[in-house]
Amino acid sequence: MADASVEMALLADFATPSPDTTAAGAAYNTVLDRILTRELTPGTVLHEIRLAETLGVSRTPLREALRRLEGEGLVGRNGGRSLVVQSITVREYIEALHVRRLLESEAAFLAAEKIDPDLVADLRARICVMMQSGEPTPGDHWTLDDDIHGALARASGNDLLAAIVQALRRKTRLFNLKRMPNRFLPGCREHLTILDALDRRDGARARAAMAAHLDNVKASILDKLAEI
Amino acid sequence: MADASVEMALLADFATPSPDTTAAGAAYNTVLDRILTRELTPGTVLHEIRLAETLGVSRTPLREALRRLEGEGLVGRNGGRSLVVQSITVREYIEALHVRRLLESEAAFLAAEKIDPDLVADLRARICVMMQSGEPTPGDHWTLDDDIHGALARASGNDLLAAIVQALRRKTRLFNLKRMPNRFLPGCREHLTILDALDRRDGARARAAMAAHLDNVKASILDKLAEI
DNA sequence: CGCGCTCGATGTGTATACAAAATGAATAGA
DNA sequence: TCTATTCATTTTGTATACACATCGAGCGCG
Repeated sequence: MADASVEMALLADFATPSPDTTAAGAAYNTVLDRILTRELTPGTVLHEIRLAETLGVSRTPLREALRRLEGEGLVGRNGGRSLVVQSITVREYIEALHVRRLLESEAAFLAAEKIDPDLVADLRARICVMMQSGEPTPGDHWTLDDDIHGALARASGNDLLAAIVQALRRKTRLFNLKRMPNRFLPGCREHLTILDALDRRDGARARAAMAAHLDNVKASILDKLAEI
Repeated sequence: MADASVEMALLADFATPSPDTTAAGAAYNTVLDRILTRELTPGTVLHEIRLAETLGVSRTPLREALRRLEGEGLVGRNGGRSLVVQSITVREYIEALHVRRLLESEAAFLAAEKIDPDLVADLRARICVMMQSGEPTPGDHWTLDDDIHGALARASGNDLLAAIVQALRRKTRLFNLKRMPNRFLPGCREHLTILDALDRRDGARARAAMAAHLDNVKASILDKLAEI
């Protein structure tokens, strides 16, 4: 089964990336960023010496940064010795979607009576702009998606829930993007449906819409895999 | 809000504590154990030099162990400089219970059609033994509780869900035990109710029983706080 | 020609030494 | 007497040096 230590990291804060005033903090931020932007792809082995030279720090602070990332589950050990950027399997991805469905449905329900209408309007506007601009870059798409789900989770009022959702999204970001079916337009429509329910302060509908959204994501992933 | 990095750790594995063949691994295991057994209580400042001497290792491997624990959210920074054993507030505890209710209810539902009947019988027997032995030590109580909830979560078939539940339980273990109302006998009865439902392969009933159990825990905590 | 052994190179783990920053106390001034 | 400033001590952050393990290549032996 999955290790509890990495899950544990889900309980910490990473909204504030880290104070990059120290070499270790800077190394942490840089490596984290390179993992999330897929500059360092899953499976990549992380050579301490080379990485340290690249980042312009010595091995000591780099090692501390790597240990922290290890604690957070973004990097792991391959054969006990070498560190690699953690990869995520289809199974793990599906499991994450299952958990997210449980948590984010509840978040949508709770958010309905708390979320700031202006925030909803903002998000809706951004979705519309992106829909009219045609196919966005994966990075832009991801950012908007992240903002929508993040804002919703935070509006639940349960910080822990929001943090876990954020961590799950971060983790699943490692999933090979090429395997992702194109869900841009359907995703936008589903997001708008959720936002509509929130505007009406209709928690039950928001919950159902969120559940349906994540079910659709899961179904399209499974379809894509069935093709192959 | 809670940091995403610590939540991230929820996504890793800590079933295997760590290879203690290395000094850093041994230090990690020892410090983790001392935190969980409350030998190191929340709020305790962790002095690198003293701790290193105590553990018989140099500062370098100890620092790596501490960074990992930091990534996992069990230790945190106080004013930016000194490391402290992370404490957990009432609010965070309630939030964790809320999340656990969502996840463990589903786990109970899923476990109903998968869990090994022998395992259920085992757990039931252990509960009965403990009930007849009178008030157990907090340690024994916790171990049994952990085994029950852990077995259930694992039987869900969703490793990620199980790992998050384990991490949440680990984290909430830092909650001041003195504040915990005595829920030993009621807890046993509620656990037995859940196990009964599992034996009947009645997922819906198992889910409801788990939800009720966690609701009761939450209610008694709030009652206890209201007294004060 | 194939198998195994040894030796070298590469890389990780650990310790120590040094630098920088912060905390606290003590003293001088108001 | 209270406060502010300075200096010493303590503690953390970083770098370097060394020890050890591991992997691979080349060579010798069967």
